[in-house]
Amino acid sequence: MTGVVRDPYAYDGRSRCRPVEPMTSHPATGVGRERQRDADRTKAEILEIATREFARHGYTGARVDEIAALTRTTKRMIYYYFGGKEQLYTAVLEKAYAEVRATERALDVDHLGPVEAIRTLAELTFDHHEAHPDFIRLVSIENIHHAEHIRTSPVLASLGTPALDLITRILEAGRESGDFTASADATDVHMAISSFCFFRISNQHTFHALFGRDLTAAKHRTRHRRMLGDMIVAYLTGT
Amino acid sequence: MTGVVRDPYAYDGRSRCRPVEPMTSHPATGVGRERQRDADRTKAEILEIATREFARHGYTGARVDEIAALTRTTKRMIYYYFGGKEQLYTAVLEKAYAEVRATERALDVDHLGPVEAIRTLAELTFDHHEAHPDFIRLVSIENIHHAEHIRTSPVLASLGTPALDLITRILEAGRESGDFTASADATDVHMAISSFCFFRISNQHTFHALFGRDLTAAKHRTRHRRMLGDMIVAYLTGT
DNA sequence: TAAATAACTTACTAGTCCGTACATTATGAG
DNA sequence: CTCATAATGTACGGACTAGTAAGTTATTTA
Repeated sequence: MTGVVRDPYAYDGRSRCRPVEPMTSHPATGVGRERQRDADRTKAEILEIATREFARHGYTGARVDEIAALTRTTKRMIYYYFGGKEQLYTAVLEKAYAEVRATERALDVDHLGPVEAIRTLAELTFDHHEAHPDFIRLVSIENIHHAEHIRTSPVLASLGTPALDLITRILEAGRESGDFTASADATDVHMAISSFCFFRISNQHTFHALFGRDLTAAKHRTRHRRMLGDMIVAYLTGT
Repeated sequence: MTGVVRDPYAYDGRSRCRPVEPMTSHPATGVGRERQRDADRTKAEILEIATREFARHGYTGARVDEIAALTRTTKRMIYYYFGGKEQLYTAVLEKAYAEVRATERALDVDHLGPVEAIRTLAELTFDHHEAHPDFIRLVSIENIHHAEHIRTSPVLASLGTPALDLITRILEAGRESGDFTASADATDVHMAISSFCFFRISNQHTFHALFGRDLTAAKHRTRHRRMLGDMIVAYLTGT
């Protein structure tokens, strides 16, 4: 008799949560011993390790066995919860993007004038890329695969684009105030900012190998952060 | 008795050329029949197919068997000429970079004033990225692997940086003429230009999936090309 | 407490993939 | 023409890798 009754290979994207109790005390002892079996903890741990491994080695390069070995659980659980390597990878992407979007939603530059607002947004985008190199690697990897996992994920389709919406509002305000001369498109500006922020992380290794400059070094980071703001503002305020 | 006497797995990076005779006529017939055995043609064909396969699938994702199947020769020859998957990949990178540098060396903007010179350079860089998506994918892939193959390649270390040298000269001229106010660093400007050009190709798939915009569409390409020039010039001429 | 089921483990398999041993043939030199 | 050797083909092995079958234990629910 098999112990698993519901479809054991289905990952439905929803969390099978009990009421949140991250450190359940053991029913017998009553003291703060962790539950030996905890679906949420196990799933979270798999996702965390998988994120690192996929970011490090790419989709094909990452090994299911290795991911399993790095968790406190076994490979079988990956298939139990996620269904397979590909679905695990998709789940990793979904989680990573969800976190990014959440950060973007927290952006608040409403109290600033358009020029300072766009500069601040650019700098925060800069900082955010700096702080999440694994995410950037995942995006690079996903592009190698023609974004096929992102394209087919309903979760990712419904995340919205907080940063883009914010830029749209800033540009409108700038045009009304007369600060921004150019009739710049919000998506274009977003792309320009993203390019700069993304490249210095994503291409740091080839850049260093070819030009001998470590783009992540503090002195360059500070200068580039200002440079990005200067460049975007110069472009929008026109000449 | 083995037919191979010299080290069969060594790829020395030099070409084992006979005097160039791309279409040797058959000694017997005299008509333009290709030589059945042609080391240079075989090597070139392997490199060409390998470039495509590595660009498409990444280093780990590319299959030696598949590369061999797509050529008119066999897997054995890949090992005969290149030594292994990794050396083949390095050879692919070396060839791709050599071609890029050659294009860069052909850049000529000496007849232009600084402002038009930097704009033209930016636009040509833009066009060049547009024309070589496989190269861009290879660079992305190499960054996933921390540029370990580029770092250890003596060939790539000695290629120089024609584009960067050119920017250095343009910036000097611009400062002397007074057109460029900012004391911008040449490497920074190169990075800014590269970022923009690289990103719209490398990240086109995730960008399209998330923002619904095809960055390679003609109408956007034309606008972005101008936008890049505008942005760099605005930055350098200051506000 | 007992039954039901969710959570987890072990051991295995079928297929893939890089690399190689060995055999063979075309080609150019003398 | 003949011989040395560069160039190529065939067939296979051994390690790896995604995925699975079958069984066990903890936890919850009634």
